[in-house]
Amino acid sequence: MAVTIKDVAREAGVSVATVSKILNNKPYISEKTRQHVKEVMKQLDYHPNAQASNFKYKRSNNIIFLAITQLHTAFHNPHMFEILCGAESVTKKKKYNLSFVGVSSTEEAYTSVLEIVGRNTADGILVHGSATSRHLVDFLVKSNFPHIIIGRPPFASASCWIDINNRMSGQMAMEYLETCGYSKIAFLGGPKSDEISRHRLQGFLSYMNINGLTTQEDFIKYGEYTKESGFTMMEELLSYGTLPDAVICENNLIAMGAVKAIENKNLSIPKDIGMITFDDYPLSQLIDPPLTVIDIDVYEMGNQAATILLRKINNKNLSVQSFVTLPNLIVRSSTRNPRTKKDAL
Amino acid sequence: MAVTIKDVAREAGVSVATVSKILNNKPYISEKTRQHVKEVMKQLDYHPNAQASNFKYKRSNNIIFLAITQLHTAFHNPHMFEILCGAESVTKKKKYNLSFVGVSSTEEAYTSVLEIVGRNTADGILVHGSATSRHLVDFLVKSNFPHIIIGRPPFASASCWIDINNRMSGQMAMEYLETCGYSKIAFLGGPKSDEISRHRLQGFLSYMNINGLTTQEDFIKYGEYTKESGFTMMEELLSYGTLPDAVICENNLIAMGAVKAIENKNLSIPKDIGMITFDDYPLSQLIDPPLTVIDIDVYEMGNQAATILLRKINNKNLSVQSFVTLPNLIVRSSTRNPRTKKDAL
DNA sequence: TTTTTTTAGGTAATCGTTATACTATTACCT
DNA sequence: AGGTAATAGTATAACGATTACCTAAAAAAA
Repeated sequence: MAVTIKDVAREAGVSVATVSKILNNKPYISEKTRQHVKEVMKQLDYHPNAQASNFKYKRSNNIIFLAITQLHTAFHNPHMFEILCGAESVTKKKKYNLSFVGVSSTEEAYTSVLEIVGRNTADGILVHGSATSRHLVDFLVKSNFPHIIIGRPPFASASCWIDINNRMSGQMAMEYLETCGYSKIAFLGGPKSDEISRHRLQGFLSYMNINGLTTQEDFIKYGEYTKESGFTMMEELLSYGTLPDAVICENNLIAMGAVKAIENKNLSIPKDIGMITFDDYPLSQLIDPPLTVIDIDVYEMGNQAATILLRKINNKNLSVQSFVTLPNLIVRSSTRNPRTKKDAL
Repeated sequence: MAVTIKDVAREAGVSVATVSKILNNKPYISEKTRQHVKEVMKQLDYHPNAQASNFKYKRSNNIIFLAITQLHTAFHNPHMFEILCGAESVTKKKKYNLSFVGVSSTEEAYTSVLEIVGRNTADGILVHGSATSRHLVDFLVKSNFPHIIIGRPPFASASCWIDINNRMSGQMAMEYLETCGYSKIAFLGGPKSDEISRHRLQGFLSYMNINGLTTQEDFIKYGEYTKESGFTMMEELLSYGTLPDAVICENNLIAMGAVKAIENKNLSIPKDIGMITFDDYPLSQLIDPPLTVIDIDVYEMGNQAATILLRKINNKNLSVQSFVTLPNLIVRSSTRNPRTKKDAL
């Protein structure tokens, strides 16, 4: 049915070897035959069969993006699709296929990887952090299968990973608040056990430490990643004798709740209380006031992850290099204007 | 390096043909040898090479999900990832790979498809509606390449498509408002040229028509899919002598703006004015009040699209069947309680 | 001019799996 | 018993592209 290399060879009056050499830009073919064969290819509308080629090359030309997707929690991970798109943009450029595999548990992730590696269905794999387990990572390392972990797991010492610098995010949040002249800062975090939350808090505290600033201990609160939790945490803060003049919310939902609590007290943002949060979700700019945010360019992160993976695939004994994506500040209306030199005097 | 069917055959003392038959559950193999060979497979940790198998079968075992992704417009299409996940869940079950291809224009979509079909890199393709052009669809039809279009394009008469029933959504919105006892209904739409908007409006009007209801002409407005546009449209409505007692907002952002305008006038939702909108975005339940919504189960839609595609792949001359996904109502607090029988008396 | 090197191209094996065609054995009927 | 049919298994040719290894001619070097 489809036209093969044999058809081209016959039609052009050369051997299949010659056609193949022309296909792969190999030398020792005269310009004349090269042109002629190419002409025939065009005439016959010949496209080399990718299956056959990959099979011969013992590769699949396929990259897997493996992630845990819990439906209806999309809000908690709206970044995933953007990372995927980022990765896809580089795999496409390098003529690789990017397959999406969604699993619903780390066990399922593990069995998927077993299948992928065993059956050679991919040349490499991008594992979204939430899908990893020690089991899985150990297997990938043992199999010497090219992989990158997006979001650093605590046990992946022999793997490449790429992660967000959450500590730095915390620092930047505090740094910007200071620039704006806020000094009594509160921190509304997620669950105490959550690593991201912990790192952001650490960054916040370390910045304070380094710059000789302090805060009240009861200005630091832990809760859930929900609007309700943000509301109650903020209400509590507002019940104190001394109020904070700015609050770092670890999450957009917490921020939303906090905004409501502040409005309820007839206080104004950013005049009475400044607010800064993390991750630029659509929400951030839609709520009132639009929130100043420390964001991560996750598309870029996907880009980078895929780039390193492809490098690993083409050079299996590349040394382990891991990367950290830097946050950046998006200023909106929940913080007052930074103090100019004049103000500072 | 990797263990092949030959290794298994040698180790088990049978021919490769026998091993292959066992692998594919073919008959005429004694239970004894079957068990023995399976034992050897396990011992050697043998996994059939997918590349080779697919090559022999002249298939790729790969499905493409093709979509236009404009970064930073994710909010306008948060459904895409869910459709993808829905499709993936069925392809996985049927042992197919699902590749994601993101393009940034319909031209790029076309060249991608040319490559995919020509090089046999996929057995079928799911085209997200926004990526289609007449050009592309014609090519797929002419090539007799299995494909499903998600979101019905006006020119795909020879293709399977699967779409949302936007007219029905409009009807359902109105039907529910009537159930709640609202009678003076306004409609805040997107751009007049937008097909989705038009269909929803048509559904709304046709329900009214059928049930002998009417509305003022100036209760129907067209604007942009933004919060600002929603705000100004609603403000205008509220400047009239007779106010609507419910409003259908064609979009979450429009609804957000409208909510603000209503609040500004110190009117209450749902007591003074009821509100209903379309598509259940995270936003819908987060804003105040949480919005009653006519939603589409897009995950299910992805499921269905993939299911039909796989059916097409396995039976190329299946007749063209297209599908419409039905909307469903999610009741929240922006509408008052439906009237019971007693109220109606 | 002869020898060597380079260029141009062909031959045939190969990748791992499957399918077709075959042989050999056993079971089943009259 | 003799013949047919079913069962169990083997040998081998594909699938389409690539490549190592040839050969022959042309070009360069001696």
